[in-house]
Parts: sequence; C-alpha cells; structure tokens
Amino acid sequence: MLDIRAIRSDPEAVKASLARRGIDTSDIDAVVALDARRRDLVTTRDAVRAEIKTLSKQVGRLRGTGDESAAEASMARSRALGAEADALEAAETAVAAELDALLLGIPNVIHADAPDGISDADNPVVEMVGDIDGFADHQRVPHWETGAALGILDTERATKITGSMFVMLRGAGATLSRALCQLALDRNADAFEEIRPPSLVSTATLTASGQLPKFADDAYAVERDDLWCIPTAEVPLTSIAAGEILDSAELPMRFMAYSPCYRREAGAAGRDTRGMLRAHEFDKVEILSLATPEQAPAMLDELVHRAEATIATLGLTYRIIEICSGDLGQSHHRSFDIEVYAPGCDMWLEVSSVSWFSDYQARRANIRYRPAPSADDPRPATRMVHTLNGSALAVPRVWAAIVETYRNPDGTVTVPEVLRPYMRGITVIGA
RNA sequence: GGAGCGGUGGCAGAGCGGACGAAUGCACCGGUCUUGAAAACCGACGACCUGUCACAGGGUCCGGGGGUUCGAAUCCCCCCCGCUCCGCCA
Repeated sequence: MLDIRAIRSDPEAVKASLARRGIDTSDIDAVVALDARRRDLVTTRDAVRAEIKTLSKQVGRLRGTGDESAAEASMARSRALGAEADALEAAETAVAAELDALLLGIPNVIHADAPDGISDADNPVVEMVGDIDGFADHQRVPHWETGAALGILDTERATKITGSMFVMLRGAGATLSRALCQLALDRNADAFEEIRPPSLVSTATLTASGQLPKFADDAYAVERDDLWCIPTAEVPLTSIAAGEILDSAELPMRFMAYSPCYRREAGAAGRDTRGMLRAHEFDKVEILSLATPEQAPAMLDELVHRAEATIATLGLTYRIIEICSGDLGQSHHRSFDIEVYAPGCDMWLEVSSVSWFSDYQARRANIRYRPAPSADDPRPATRMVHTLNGSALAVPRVWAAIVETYRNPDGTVTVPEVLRPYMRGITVIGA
C-alpha cells in the first residue's frame, strides 16, 4: 500500500513512477479526490463531536447545580447533534472503505535505478557464471527421464494420489531435496534466525504481504476455516512483527524459514508441465529482513549475494538478472532473479527472486519502528520499516539442474560435494 | 467441542456511567548532583486521524464489532484471543 500523504503531496510523481510499469494511473486521481472528501468529512464530524462532548459535560454540571431544565435543554441539543455525527460518520466510513479498496490495488512505486522495460524479455543480465555450451551429451538428458530411470522421481504416482502438477520424490531423490533445504539453512544460520512458521495463514496475513485481494485465484483457500495455504514463507515471516512498533536497535531483523509452498498456478496452466519445473506444492528456504529505509539498499545486496553464493557452491551455471519496470511484481520496489541453467531441458530456471518492497508491505502489515533519539529529535516519530526478502533456495528447480548437470555417462548422478554431509553417505545416485 | 475465569499504555497493574488518555510502580528520554557511573531528586513520557510554515487546537482508540445513554474503559449483545479443568488427539 502506498503512503496516502505521498500521493496527496505529489500525485504526479507517483503517477510517473507507476507509468513505468505500463499501467493506467487514473486510480491515483480517484484516490486524491476520495482523500480530499474524506478529510472534509472528518473535520466536520470532529467539530460536531467536540460540541457533543462539551454539552455532555455541561449536563453533568447543571445536574449538580440542580438546574434540571437547563440540563434538559443541553441534552436535547446534544441528541440532535448525535444524529448529525452518526450521518457524517457513516459517510466517512464509506469513503474510507472505498479509498482503502482502491489503495490496496495500486502497485508499489519503482526504484529510480530499476531498468525500464515492457516484459521479462527486457530484463538485463547483470551477471553470468558458467557457459551454457560447455555440456556433454550425457548431460543433455531432461531430469524427468533421469529421475524416472533412477527411481527418484515418481510423477505418475503423485498424479494418482493427488492430481496433475504434483510431484513425489523417492529414495535418494527425496534425500537430495531435504539436503538442499538443510544446506540453504546452514549457509545462512550465521545471521538469520531460523523460524518454522505456520503453513496456513489468515486472510489478514495474506493481505499484508500483498497476495490479497488481487491474487486470490493464485492461492489455495481452506474456506471452511477461512484460512489460506502459504505460497511462500515470505507471508508468515513478513507478518511476524505485524502491528508492532519495533525499537530501532532491533533492526535489521533477519529471519529464515524452510516451508512448503502452495500455488494454484492459475495463470500458468499447461506451462512447464514436465518434471519438477512447476508444481502446485514445493519446498523452499526463504530469507527475509525487516530494516530501516537506510539499511535497505545494503540488505538487498546482501540477500542477493547470499542467494548467489549458495547456488555457486553447488557448481551450477547461473545468471543474475534485474527485473525491469514492466515485469516487476505488484509489491516490488526493486528485484533481482537468479536463474540456473538446466542443460538437460536446455532452460534457464528461476531459482531465487530477491526483492525490496520499500514500505509497501510494512504499511499493509502496519510494521513500524521508532528511530533512535538524537540531540535535535529526542523523541522521534514512528516510521514504517522496509521489508526485503529472497529465496535462499527453491528446491525443485535446483534439484532438476543438479540431476541434469551432474549426470554421468552411465546414467548415474554424482552428488555435489557440499551436499554430501546431508546424504547419508550417498555420493553417486544410482551407483 | 463443553465449563469457568480473563483480555486496560513498552511491561506490571488500579479503575467498573460524568472531572479518565486513564492512578501507581517499573522501563524509556531530558536534566540536577558526580571526576565518571550508580543512587537520589526534578521534569518529560502512548498510538493514530485531522489541522498548522511551525506551534496551538479538535477528534478517535482501554481485544474486535454492534447496542443502550445527553455522556461508556465502566451497562447489554455477538465475535476473537488467552488461561484453568474436562473431552479428543500426533
């Protein structure tokens, strides 16, 4: 959610930023009009209420002096004003609701340094490690074939048990998946508190991080209990401090969590249906930070570097791209994706998305902090925190890239060195 | 799921129709004292909306939502959450 004050004070600047997304900005004009109307109603209503309060106190005093008829007059006057206040209140509530609904649907403003562009085709590559042409024929086998041959990926039975776009890992494949989670957690445990959050969250929580109300179709709903399955651990982690006022000394806060992620993939039916490329349920380790606006830029760098470093230790070919204005998610202020190259299916797979949300999510979740007192401001006002997060590692696609990259001529798969401590002694899958 | 009790400021904890944004203690902040610190003392000290160049001023908030009343933290109704006991249970 954008800051209504920012919109009010310079609507053209907000519109200019949103225009970079290639969207219609007329909602901003509507917001400005509603906001003016709302403030008008508030001012009038408050004046009426102030008078009611004065009159009510008078009643008490007049009763004390025994002037019953004067008290009666004040009561009558106050009663009439009460009806007026109620009407103004109702009007204000209605306008405020309309304003909020509009505000919830307006995407975040874009960071000045984010590149311009229309679609994902315009996302610039900022770093590239490895050579996509440097693979042998035995590595040019899709992971779903290798996985089936080695008995570590069983999509047929997953489909039988649940339905299409669900996967099941077996044996060393399941262990490999869990090893990746463990690796990602261990590599970030130096600075991040490990959380095991709930996987089902309330509507308020899913709204706070930006998924609702606009993207309800993408989430699994547990309607009977009015709960939602999380599409990422970002959702519960963001809301850890919802409604709280943090001490500046506590910032930046850093959390990491392994969680299952549930996505209906409503807009992606029929895309990437093979193997582990896209599933309704998958595992991911997320890293997240609540920071001051001043700390945020460095934190964005840190998160990108941490995600990159984990991919790098796995020995995969990868690249980092920056998301252009037209491809940026609704809540995002600035984002970077890490993609690994999967030689078997010859595709770049997005395995991490690191984003800075500025105060967009914090305003929805109402997460504030109190800046440290200084000489000229001994009691500073509260400010919204900034939220940032990124996938430390999205398991299935990394799993796929490993199975393809590390496939040997005999069809077995060598386990990357850094994963071996978590593999119960398995060094070559299928050997 | 059933029964009982409870939800008040950062924390603890009074108040139970009018002078209550709310006693008191602790914490926090500023100051006095001190070589420095502690202690002591003095003062300040919630959030949000509105308003102002900035002050001032006005309003809302005592778990959430309705209601009664001239007036609600206080009375009534519904909901949510917590604790204790019972039931169920990995």
